Amino acid sequence: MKLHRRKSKQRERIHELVRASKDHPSAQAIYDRLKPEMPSLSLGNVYRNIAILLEEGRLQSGEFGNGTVRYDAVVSGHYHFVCERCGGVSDFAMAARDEITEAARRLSPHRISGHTVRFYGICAGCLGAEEIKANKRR
Amino acid sequence: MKLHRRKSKQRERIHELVRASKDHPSAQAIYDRLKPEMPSLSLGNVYRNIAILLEEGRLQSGEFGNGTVRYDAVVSGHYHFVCERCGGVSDFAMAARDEITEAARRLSPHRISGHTVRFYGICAGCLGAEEIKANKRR
DNA sequence: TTACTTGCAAAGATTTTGCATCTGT
DNA sequence: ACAGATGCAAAATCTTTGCAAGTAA
Repeated sequence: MKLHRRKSKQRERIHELVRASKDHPSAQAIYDRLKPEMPSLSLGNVYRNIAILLEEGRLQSGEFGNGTVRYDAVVSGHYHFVCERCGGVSDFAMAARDEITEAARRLSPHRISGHTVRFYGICAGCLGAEEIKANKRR
Repeated sequence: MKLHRRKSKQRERIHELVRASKDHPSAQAIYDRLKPEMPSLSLGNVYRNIAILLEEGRLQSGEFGNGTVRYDAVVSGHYHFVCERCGGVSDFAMAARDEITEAARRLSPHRISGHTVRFYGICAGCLGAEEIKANKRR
């Protein structure tokens, strides 16, 4: 960790972009979206800034079954839904259940600071596509 | 997905090893542990078999904040604890709360098949190490 | 000025693949 | 015999780093 941290245009834009994105972009996706408006941006720098933002606790990382790591702005304890068909990730509109963390504290010798929940299944979009296929079949 | 699947010594051993391991090994770790007893084993084949086991639903994958993907045998809905200090991952002895999945179904247009919970914090081991340091300091 | 940031490119790490060979059924 | 499985090595991906040049404070 550096002693002093300056403000950097790139870093702030990365943070903003992730906050504004609903699809939990990967490092490459962040780079692709920012490149047009910041032609000098480099992928390596995106990685460096992501690491800093993670360290500062302004971003969260997660891997959602499709291999690459994706990022997410930190919004107090929100849950995720992952589609097992298309690999899409979205925020899940369910209030965080703090009682789960409390129950965990009573059960464990570890110091528990929080929890996150991930739901699995098939998203509405993929379900629709499936029905269309099923119809064609007959 | 292949039409027919043979039994393969390597695949079964990989599955067994992951089931027997408590630390959610990465592909490389699986390879390292199996290599002594199966000298001909190749890392590429470990990856191939992991992919098959995931496809068959016999393994689960997860990324726990330290970059690389780790694997876990599927035991019906168990939760995880991740230490933010040492990066260790362990199973968490809390019964799965099916009512969370049910509540999610009521809230969402997606077809939800299940959920998983991940707790974050600092493990007992790291807490101990911290205390020792604190004592030295005075 | 000082120390953090950046772009670029090279290096590392992780994962996937093609192909010839081997093996379960 | 046939189709899947394996080892090996090369290729493709993804991520980290060294370095010289730029820049906020």
